[in-house]
Amino acid sequence: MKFTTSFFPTQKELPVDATIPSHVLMLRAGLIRPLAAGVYSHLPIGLRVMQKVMQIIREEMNAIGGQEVFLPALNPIELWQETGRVEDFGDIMFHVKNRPMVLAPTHEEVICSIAKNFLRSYRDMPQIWYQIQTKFRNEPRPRSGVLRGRQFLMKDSYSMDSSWEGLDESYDKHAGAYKKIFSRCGLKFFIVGASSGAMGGSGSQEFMVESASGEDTCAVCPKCGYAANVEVAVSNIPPLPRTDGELKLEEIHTPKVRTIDELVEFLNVPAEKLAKSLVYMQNNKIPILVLMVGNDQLNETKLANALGANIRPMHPEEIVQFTGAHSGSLGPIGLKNFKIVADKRLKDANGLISGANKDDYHIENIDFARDVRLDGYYDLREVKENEPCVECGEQLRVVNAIEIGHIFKLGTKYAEGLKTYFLNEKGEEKPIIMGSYGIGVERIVASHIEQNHDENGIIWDTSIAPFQIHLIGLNMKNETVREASENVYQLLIANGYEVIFDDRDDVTAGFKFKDADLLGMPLHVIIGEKNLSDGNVEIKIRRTGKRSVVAIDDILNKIEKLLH
RNA sequence: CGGGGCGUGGCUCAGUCCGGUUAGAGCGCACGGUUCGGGACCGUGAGGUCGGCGGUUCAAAUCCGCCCGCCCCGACCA
Repeated sequence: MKFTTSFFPTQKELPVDATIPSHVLMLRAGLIRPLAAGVYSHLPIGLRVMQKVMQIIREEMNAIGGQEVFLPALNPIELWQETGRVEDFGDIMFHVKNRPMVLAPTHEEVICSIAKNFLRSYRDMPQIWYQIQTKFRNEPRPRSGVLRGRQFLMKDSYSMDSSWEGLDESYDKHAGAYKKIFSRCGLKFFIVGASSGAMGGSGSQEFMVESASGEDTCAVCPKCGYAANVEVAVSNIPPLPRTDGELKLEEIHTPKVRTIDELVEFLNVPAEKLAKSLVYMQNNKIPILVLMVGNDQLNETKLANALGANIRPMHPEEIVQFTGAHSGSLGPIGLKNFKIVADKRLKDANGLISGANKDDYHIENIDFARDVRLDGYYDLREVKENEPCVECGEQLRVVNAIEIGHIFKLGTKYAEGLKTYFLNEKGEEKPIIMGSYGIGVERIVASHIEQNHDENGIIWDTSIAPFQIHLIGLNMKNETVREASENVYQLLIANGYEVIFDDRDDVTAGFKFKDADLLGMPLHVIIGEKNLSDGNVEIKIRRTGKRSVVAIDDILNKIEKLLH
């Protein structure tokens, strides 16, 4: 496609509203335009990338027997009331004002409504149906460009099986397909076990791309491949040892000492001698004391999962009301009406110091086995960088990551809610066993840019590049250059290449080079007067910056080699 | 929803504190000319209800109130 007759709105100035690389580059390279918070238009180049990604997805989904469907985004709210997910989604779901309808944030309900009428027998299964469609979610805070939008393109597939073994098989097929899809899209990714959360079901895994711009945090082992979301990750950090001697509880005066670091300094003891106290409210009514070792960080998701409840940090007024002291002087000794839980590292430890529930006082020689009435030890701490891997002992890395895919074994939750039954071999009525498997299409594009860019712009992998070749005619007012460029353009497209041709005659060479680097096609073919006078053109590899001068007659050979 | 920031030509911003010619700059755009291998230059020109509504005032981009929108941090995130 030619620049002069196309819509390729690049911009050199930094967009003020974008902060992360992929967002900045998608705007500058003219892939997207914002319309409202979390809502983007996809312009020609951006759409081409999305289409490349979708094509890869389709090929791999079809390869595991998936069948593409196209489902309504507009759903009767009644359908969602049947599964109780109107409440589950709450404000996340968009509601239509002048009809009892909602905009679908996902499509389990619609799939079931179809399946219940047509999958009546075990002989009708297994089935895999997938869609690549816009989903709507009223995110409280859209952010990071296309990474968290209110309207986004998602590949969702749904497996329907008549047995649990069948579900395992469908799930494994998807896991395999996902690895191929993300690899083909040129992404470096890893897979983590995840909790199935409100989707319910028996198992789930997330496909993650490491990125400073990611919203998730994962612990990954560089040696054995252990990887887990910090919401579930564990490390091999040892529990606290018991020390000899039976020392009595003693109150110590600690004026104005509130933080663990201040205590370490004031008492001149290691942080591992301190039991940090955090206070939460469970379901808004039960006060919870959480004890952690020294400066171990509490992971609130782990706490919520351990308690099986909603939790929130206690407000300062509540802390005083329930404990009689302020944050910084709290501890397990003498605390009444609290549910007390502790991190596993504290199990049966002794010789510890914690707050006295009296401002400016702490208590020493606390023995968890002797002095503390505990409601349980749980894994509550967040894994930190460089802690030993549970699998192999290697130092763990803790990284931010973008979730690009998530696969769930749903089981029978939706089928039961929507009365989606079939008859098994014995003629018994059973709920269909489902799985659901999502991929964020925009997230693949943004992740790819996050992983593949430099200070000049995007560096596309050939597999999803909007064009393979960026052809530059340097001085298009020079008749020789114009003619040669046009000929090369025709030659390349005649040979099946996707070419973007900068045929503008009103910008300078430097301007074109900058645009080419920004747009990031894998190969740049540069046609200028000097090389042309020797019958040559220049080919630049965007990723390496490496240039070579080749004879015009040899272009096709050279390009073929460089692209594969 | 809490905290912070911002809203002035297509883009990036100045001007707002301390009200007062005809609201500016750079980039982009149009026309003419010179350039032509790393975001060229000269000249001419078009383009703005200063986010919206209301108020104060002789006078509002500027002060006050309400509202809307966008970005960032947090909460939230099947």
